[in-house]
Amino acid sequence: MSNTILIVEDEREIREMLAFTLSRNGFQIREAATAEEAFHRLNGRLPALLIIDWMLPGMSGVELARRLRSDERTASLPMIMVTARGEEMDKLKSFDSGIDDYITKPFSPKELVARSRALLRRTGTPTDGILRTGDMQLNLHSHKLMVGDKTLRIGPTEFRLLELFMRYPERAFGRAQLLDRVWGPSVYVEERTVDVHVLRLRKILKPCGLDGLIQTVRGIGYRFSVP
Amino acid sequence: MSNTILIVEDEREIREMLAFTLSRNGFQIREAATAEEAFHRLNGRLPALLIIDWMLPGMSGVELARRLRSDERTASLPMIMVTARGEEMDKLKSFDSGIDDYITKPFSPKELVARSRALLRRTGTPTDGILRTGDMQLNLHSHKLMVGDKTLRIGPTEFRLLELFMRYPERAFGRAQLLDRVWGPSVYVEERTVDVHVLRLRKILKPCGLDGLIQTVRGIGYRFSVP
DNA sequence: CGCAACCGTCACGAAGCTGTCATAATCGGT
DNA sequence: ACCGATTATGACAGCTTCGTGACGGTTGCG
Repeated sequence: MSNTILIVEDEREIREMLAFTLSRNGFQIREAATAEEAFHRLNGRLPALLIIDWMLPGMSGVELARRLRSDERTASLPMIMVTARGEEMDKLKSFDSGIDDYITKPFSPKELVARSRALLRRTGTPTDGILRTGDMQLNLHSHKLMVGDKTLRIGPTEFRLLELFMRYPERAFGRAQLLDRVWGPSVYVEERTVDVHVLRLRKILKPCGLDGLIQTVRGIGYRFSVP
Repeated sequence: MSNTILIVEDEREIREMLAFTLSRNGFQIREAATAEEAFHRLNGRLPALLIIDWMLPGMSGVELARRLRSDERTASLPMIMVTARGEEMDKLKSFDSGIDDYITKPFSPKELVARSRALLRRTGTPTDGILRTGDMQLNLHSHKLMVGDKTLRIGPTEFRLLELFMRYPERAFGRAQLLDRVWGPSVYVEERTVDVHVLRLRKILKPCGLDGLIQTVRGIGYRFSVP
């Protein structure tokens, strides 16, 4: 999830070029050749960004994008559409004024990386892989939680939970949403399990006086809020 | 729901285009191919807006709109009618079916989004998920009530009550209406219960001098009114 | 194997919320 | 000013939701 990019592209050569360029620039890469495969890849942890080819065999890139948008879980994923020529881009633009970004083949690696970074920055994902709040830092790359210069022990689940919270501060999440986005869909556990992990996360932050960042929203769930 | 749009359109292509465009612009989408399906989709949580095609197989869009208007629960739902040509639009206008806005095919995505946003703003649904009155903010996303920079404690029921009030300022609600829209249909509680929750809401707002926003309409119920 | 870390579930008590009632206060009309 | 109707308010018991410690199970590693 941290700086993972999912590339949806049927032509192997282009896909590998994209993967190569982006992984050289510090991104984790996942790949899919078709829209169906993309759905499959999105079942577990969500990537930070999608790069989708406009022309795909079977379900088109546009249709894929639309379906992802209409599912609450993937609705806010940033997407970059890759088109073959300028004319297609015009078509796309007229199709929808709100697409996140476009890039036309052929494009330079530099442009690709720049657009990816820009889009991630625009949508609130840190490009350096570190989520910050006050003097707390959650390093997505090294999987470390630091407050000031102290490193705090944190388990995998609490890490992902905190990651989601810090990614969307001030937003109230229901328990079902948290289960879906932290545990992944198609994982059945009791909703109250969320409570226990929130408790554990609070315990981790307590010694630094940083519990209270995670607030209970009665009847709803929890919220990460900076005071 | 805060920014859900229900699209009622029989032609799959057009429906998907509408869905794609709107979802790209941050709206949640629900779809129906017929008027009957639309009724079914409206059983649970109500969307913030309906987009209805004028030509539908079976019950026409106009008839659908008329029926929704005559049901108290759906009477105040904003609706946009999609028509094929200008002449039909004239016919529609003279029809006076209570439609809030019209859009004629072919239309640009930009126009669609603009009209949707405008209508939602006009009918009191915030597009950014924040209801504002003076320096009071009700953030639907974070489930927070703020006055100035102070966060006020507010329970679930009072939250929903205030949400309804702020959505329709200057409108007097009867106790039965409030019960229906805040507590939900098919929930039986004493009408006097409304009084108690209005009292509790006023108590929350009192420290900020903002009680008095909720006024008693003797013999009717209550009204949210900005002075 | 033994150990440590982590996970999910449960039970119990605390805290918060809800609906109802009794009573006081207020209003509108006479 | 009086009266009946309507609303405000405080109290309260019951219910729901949440916090928390404990426990058994699993995994991975030495």
